[in-house]
Amino acid sequence: MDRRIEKSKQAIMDAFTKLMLEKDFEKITINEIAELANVNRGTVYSHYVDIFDLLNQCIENHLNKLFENCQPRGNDNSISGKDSLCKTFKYLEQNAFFYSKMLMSKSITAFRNRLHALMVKSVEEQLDMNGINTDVNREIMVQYFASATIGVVEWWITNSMPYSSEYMAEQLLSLMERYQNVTEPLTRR
Amino acid sequence: MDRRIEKSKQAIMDAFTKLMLEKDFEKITINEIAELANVNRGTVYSHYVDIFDLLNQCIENHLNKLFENCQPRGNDNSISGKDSLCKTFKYLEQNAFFYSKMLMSKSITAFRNRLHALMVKSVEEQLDMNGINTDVNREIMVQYFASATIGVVEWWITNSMPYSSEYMAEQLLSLMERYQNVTEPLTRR
DNA sequence: CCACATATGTTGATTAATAAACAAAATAGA
DNA sequence: TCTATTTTGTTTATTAATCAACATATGTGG
Repeated sequence: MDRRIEKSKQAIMDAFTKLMLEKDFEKITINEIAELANVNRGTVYSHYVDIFDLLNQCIENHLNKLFENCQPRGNDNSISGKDSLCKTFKYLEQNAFFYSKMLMSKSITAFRNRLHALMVKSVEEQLDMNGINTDVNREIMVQYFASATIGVVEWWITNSMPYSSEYMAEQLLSLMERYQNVTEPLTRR
Repeated sequence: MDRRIEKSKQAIMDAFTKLMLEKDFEKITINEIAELANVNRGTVYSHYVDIFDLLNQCIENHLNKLFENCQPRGNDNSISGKDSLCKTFKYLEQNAFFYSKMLMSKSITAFRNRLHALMVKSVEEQLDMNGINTDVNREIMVQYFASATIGVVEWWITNSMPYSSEYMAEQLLSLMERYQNVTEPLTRR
């Protein structure tokens, strides 16, 4: 692919993310973004239809990074569910500024929605019903686990991460193991 | 000016400077530069005729920054010769890696030559002969001061800056004041 | 409410950057 | 020394980015 496209999109995304961290989304203008990205305004429009498209792609990029980051590395299963979960919380910790902004913003519902959707999908893929009391509806259980996990993460982030990432990983794993089924709720297959 | 040109040239210069710091000049290839700058090889050739041209423009940029940095700020003469000189040594300190590479390189004579030429020009502009014993040839005196100053700076840089920048500024100023004429040898008018 | 500024989205002509291919020169490496 | 590989410098067609100029929309302060 033409490297100009990658460079321009990267510059625009970086500028947008930077602005997101220092002011409210509603106050951000395309002009500002183009200026900070050192790119012609028209270039922004050639890659994104409008600022909402930009926001959505920004969310998508960050969430992709989040879920990629949670994949147990290597095919040899060398990294356990615990380590994987620990890495996830560490990643969240490092990007806490961004995620808390996203979670606390009143105008941005797209982030929460997308996060929830991805979490549901992930849990759906991971949830093993073997040995589970069969009078529990799987669909409902998926929603249950997804919301539970997001709730913990959201609380942790928006409350300035009162516990260490290791401790959080332990606690969440312990909660999940009570059902002995979902060991890597944040990972995809 | 078209911002694409500025961006490309900057990326190429940055890549080149970076490579200069980690390997010998003779080992640096245009391919490497283009790759590190994330720019097409042809783009390098559209701005620089060859790697020597690139080197010369690199030297020119750095020396311009050096001499710019030494200008007494503001029209109100708020910064004295001493402060100005002190700033100069601080700047050299911060960029010591680059300057020592340039001064120690056996293959690069262009840097020393250019530095010397700029220094001579600067001293020529600054040297006030009033009160100087008139049997001293001004031309020779310029050469004398220029070489003296460069010698001190070169020794300081190549010997890993054994004294603080403040101390060096004091010492050099003290040496210059013995002639009570050259107070800002590194500045241009 | 109105004037004025700023932001949005679109257009068209122009230019710089790109990829790909090439021959020639330089540089290992065996 | 001969061979293979890399680097150099140039060319060509293509494409993305640029600037400038629009009309329209959205605020904002007086």
